[in-house]
Amino acid sequence: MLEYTEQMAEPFSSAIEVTAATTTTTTKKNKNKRRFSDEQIKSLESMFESETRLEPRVKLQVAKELGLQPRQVAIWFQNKRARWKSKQLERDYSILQANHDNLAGKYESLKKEKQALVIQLQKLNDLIKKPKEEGQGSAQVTATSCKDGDKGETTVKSDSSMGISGHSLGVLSDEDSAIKTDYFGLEEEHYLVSMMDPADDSLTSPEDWRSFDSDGLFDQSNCGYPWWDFWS
DNA sequence: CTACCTGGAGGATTTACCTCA
DNA sequence: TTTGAGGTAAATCCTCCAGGT
Repeated sequence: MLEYTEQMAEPFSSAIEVTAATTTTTTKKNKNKRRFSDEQIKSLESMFESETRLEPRVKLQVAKELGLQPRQVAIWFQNKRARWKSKQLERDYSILQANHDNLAGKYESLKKEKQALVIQLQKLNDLIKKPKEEGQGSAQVTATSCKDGDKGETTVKSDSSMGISGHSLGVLSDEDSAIKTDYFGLEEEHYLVSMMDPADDSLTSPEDWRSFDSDGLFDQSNCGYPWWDFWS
């Protein structure tokens, strides 16, 4: 920012002279262009802070008070609005850039965290599977009925000997309980395994997740999927 | 020092568009 | 509906000045 010096002010005793020089001819239109005084700028700045546009009546009054032409005041406000706007854009850009960098950092750390959890999950799955394979042998027959998204009670059919016993009443027989335990044991395993699969590819590229509102990112209310399924 | 060059700041102009009487 | 005046934003011009070489 340039400072208005006495040296600059010296050749022109008043802004009115400047104006007169700038408006009389076209060839010399900018010959005597000089900056406004500190006082004039200060006054214009404070007016701009309270109101970015001037009513014609106020403009005339301000021009009179500052010894400027109303046209000069109007032009000063025009330039001020334009240049303020462009600086504001720069500020907004900086803020967005900082937010983006921050979000990208969070994304990367969550990605790593998820990766570590997946590995841990795989190890746990292996631990769960081993004892089953060793101890149960052919007991996995019922596992074939466990399809994606199926719920236990609707897929476990009772055989003819059971009739409409416990199922329709919502009461579990001992056999049912056994089946259910087995079933849910398997379902849990299935569930755990399913967590390994990417449920949604919509957020796998920065282009996609960048469009997301970061505030909603950690909202766990979208039930049904574990939150880490969004981060593959 | 002095001269020259260059980039930024800021006052002013031009142009296109909008609103309103 | 048309028209002219007045206002604005955006782009640009033009001058001045500080700082580097």
